[in-house]
Amino acid sequence: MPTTTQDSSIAALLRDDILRGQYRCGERLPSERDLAVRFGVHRSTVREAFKRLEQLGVARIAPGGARVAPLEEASLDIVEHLLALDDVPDPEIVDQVLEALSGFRAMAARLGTERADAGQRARLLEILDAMTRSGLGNEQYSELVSELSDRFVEASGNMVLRLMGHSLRPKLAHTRLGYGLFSDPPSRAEVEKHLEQLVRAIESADGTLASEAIYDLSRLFRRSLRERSTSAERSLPEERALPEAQPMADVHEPALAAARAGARSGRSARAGGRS
Amino acid sequence: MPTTTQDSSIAALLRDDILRGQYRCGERLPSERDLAVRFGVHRSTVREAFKRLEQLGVARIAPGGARVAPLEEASLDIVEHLLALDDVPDPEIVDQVLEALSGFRAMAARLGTERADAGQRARLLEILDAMTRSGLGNEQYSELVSELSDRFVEASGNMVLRLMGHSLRPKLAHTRLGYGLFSDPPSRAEVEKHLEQLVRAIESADGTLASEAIYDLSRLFRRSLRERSTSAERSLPEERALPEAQPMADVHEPALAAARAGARSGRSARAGGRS
DNA sequence: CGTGCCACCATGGTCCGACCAAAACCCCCG
DNA sequence: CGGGGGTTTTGGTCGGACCATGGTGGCACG
Repeated sequence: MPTTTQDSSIAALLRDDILRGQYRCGERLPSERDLAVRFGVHRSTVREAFKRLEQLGVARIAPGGARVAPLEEASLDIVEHLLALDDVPDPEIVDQVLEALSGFRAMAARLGTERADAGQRARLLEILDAMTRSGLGNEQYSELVSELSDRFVEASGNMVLRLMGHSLRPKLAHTRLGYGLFSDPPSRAEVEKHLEQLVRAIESADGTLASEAIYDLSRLFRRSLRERSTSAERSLPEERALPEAQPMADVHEPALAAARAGARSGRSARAGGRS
Repeated sequence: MPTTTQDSSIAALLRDDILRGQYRCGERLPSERDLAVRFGVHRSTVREAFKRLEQLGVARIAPGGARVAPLEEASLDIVEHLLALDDVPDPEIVDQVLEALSGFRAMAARLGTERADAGQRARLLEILDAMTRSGLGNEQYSELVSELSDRFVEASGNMVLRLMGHSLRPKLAHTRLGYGLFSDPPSRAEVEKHLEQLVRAIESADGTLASEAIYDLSRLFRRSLRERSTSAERSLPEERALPEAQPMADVHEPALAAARAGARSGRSARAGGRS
């Protein structure tokens, strides 16, 4: 049992506050001394929490006061905490994570397919074979997808992929919205089409083909999931085809809103490129 | 001038030691008290450094002693420090980063292309136009590639991509081996072929095509770079087509070796899957 | 009344020393 | 040779203290 220390609890609290948008970017957060009395701990404890926040990239601490850092400086690691912010995570965030996950897996599939040795290839095909077996629950199915993804990463031999992977991969399992909970799974025929494509890709070491297969496959499930969550959470029938036209009349979470706005438009702020 | 604090210096020192493989995974690193006297600072300063290391995912600190964490727990953020470990970074690492970067950019291109609005599309084409201009140094060229990549990320509207991006993107600029220093750049014709493909992809909002174009383009440069660095640093003529057959008779850096081995084979260690 | 300078205060960075609980270690006993 | 219990070490936290710096308000001057 990993007894959670006070400093990490405090760090988690502050981190979530920041991610939730309690403090706007650039805003000063309370002084170490203030927080120390507020939390009833010694200042050095708060201090350690601050160091974590800084390393996470969500805060910048400097004489004069610690300030909330812009999202550009945050670590990829914040993704998991974004998902864990609320009991039922923001569907928008979930969707973005799934989208990135699809892309990541496509990348892994490409590199893994190109590099896999015979044994790895066999293992990959084995998993794919298991996936085509009928009677698989969504749970086991997504388990296999994860497994497959891991094997691709492994076969790619690329450590950077590995690192990206475990900042992304398991984080959805925590949430109620992880893979495996859609009421309207994609059609079996469609899935199998992509699976077959993937088999061919692996057998011929065609990275591009594998990449496409995985991406399309992921997209199928992602779409099911999105439809489910959006219909459950709210009711926006439009297919988000026009991102910037979206009302964005959201609930709370200014940080996320800012993140989206930043990721979406962003350019207007710093229009003139360099050079 | 960001005056670097003692705790961050110490954290950096320890981090580099760990990444360099001075301590094997799981090994205990010196106690806070030891390090305090060794560095001539107070224990609490070392302590803050430790918190950073833990947040970075390179160390796990617990009563009884802090231990080096397995690579699986490390943050993507260590990549930049891996590149900065030596004056001339390990070509293997550089190659892996470039490879991941290619994949990432391909992903960004796909999502960005699919989602870009008219303005973003115009901006993308603008950059591509600049890239086809003759007389560009490799420096400016890679600058444009970066810019293009950023715009894709922006157009994708995906915050996760954004986060991944700035853990990956600028880190090569520090090194002597960044894009732009190859003596044998890819042929102009080949490059332009992909650029044209990319233009078509953007105009038709074809994510897959864009992804391919970017990936192939990146690969061109990556190959030139790899050839250059390998010929300069050492002499291994083989094209690394057989990863596991590679002698791996490297110099030092057990951590990286472990990373590679882990990412490459890995499976044998934990053979039996779950479920 | 407006403006610029300066002292003051809050803040982070670091240090000292101390206590506790748990893990690690070691030696002695069976 | 193995196991058990006590000792040592280690991290977690605390209280307080000093310093340099940056922010801020007030005071004197124009």
